[in-house]
Amino acid sequence: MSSATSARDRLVDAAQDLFAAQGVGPTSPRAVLAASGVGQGSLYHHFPTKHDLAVAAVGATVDDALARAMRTLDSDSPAVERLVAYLERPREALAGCKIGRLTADQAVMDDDGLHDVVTAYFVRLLRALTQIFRETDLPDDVARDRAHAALAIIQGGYVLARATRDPGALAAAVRGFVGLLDQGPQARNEPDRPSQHSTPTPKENP
Amino acid sequence: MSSATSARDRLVDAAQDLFAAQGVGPTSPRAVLAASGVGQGSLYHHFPTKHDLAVAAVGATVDDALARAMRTLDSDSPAVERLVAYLERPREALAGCKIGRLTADQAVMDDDGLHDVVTAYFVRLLRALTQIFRETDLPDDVARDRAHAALAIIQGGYVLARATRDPGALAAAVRGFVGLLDQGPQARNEPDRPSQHSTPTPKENP
DNA sequence: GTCTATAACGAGATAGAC
DNA sequence: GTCTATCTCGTTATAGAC
Repeated sequence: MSSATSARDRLVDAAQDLFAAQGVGPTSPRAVLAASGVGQGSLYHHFPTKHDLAVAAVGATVDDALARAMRTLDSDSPAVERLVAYLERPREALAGCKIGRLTADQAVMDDDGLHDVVTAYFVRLLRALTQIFRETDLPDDVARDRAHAALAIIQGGYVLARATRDPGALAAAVRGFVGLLDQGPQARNEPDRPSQHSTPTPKENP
Repeated sequence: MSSATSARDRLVDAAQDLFAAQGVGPTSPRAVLAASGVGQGSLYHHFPTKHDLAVAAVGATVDDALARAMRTLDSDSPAVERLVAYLERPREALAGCKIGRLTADQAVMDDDGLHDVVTAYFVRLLRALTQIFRETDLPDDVARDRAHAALAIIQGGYVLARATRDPGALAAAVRGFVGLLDQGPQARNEPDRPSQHSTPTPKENP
């Protein structure tokens, strides 16, 4: 999906990049057009309105992100390891979550079709995380609360990183949360984990 | 500042409301004009550019929010109680954090003057939260990480609430986090705390 | 200081040729 | 299917009278 060939694919591809960089609202069809290199008419042939383009592009982004997240969350490691692996995945903190950021995008929140795509992303992640906490023998309601906390750490960490212009803020939030998990009833065995700010080589999404 | 009288104050007041509802980028000077009831020329007399208006309005919002937060964080209760009181403060989860949401607003991130105001808000909160964790005899770096985690819980909780259209998502994230704090070395004494989603009467900000 | 025009530009979308 | 040209409207901002 990165170097597509059809006009339609190039449009969706360009839209995904621009939406990730600036959000849906501030991205004009014209900008997508320019970035994709196709002509005016082609855009409106494939996507009669901006809404249609947005649903296609955000949908593709959600599918990608969800697939990657599930590879970590559904691995065959022990529950706690899967969880921590997910929390500590390298992320482009300063860019923000491509999907989480859309919750502040009024163009998205006001568009039911778009919002549903965003909702589905988080509902599926919460379900997977809740299941992981259940496997650690927590009652259902506690597992659900902790799943919310874990996902909030990631989304909030992105916000803090962007607010302070410090990519280490996301890493710090994750460390703070994982530290609390580790001190619990049955602690994980972990190699010594140096603290303090710094992020090595981030790459992707929640 | 709620029912101001001068044209300038009415403009700032209207801008704060609109920024909170839709963000800075999507809010036009014209909309502020209409909401405030003043004339075109008055706006541009007091605020030559949209940037000037935004700095004034966002600055006022940050000052308000910071003052309210500090009243909770600087009270004379024990450290952990202040922390939990802050985390559990009633919040309008579906509206999102008036300030945190701005980190997804490209108009804000691209404007250094505006961004600095947002940064200052989070830096001050992180400092206060770190101090609280220090008072619980944690090493400085751990205290700092937990402060990041605590603030991320709030900001991430807002994101989850908006994404799922469920105000209970923020409350759930807070419960999940506080539950981890409670299970720690020296647990808090607390009345029985029923779990499950539901938010009674929200009101304000982080 | 505050007002009513109005200029200059970009947004979203359409028309119609190829 | 893809293109260029064009329409309409809202945005940011300025001009200049009161």
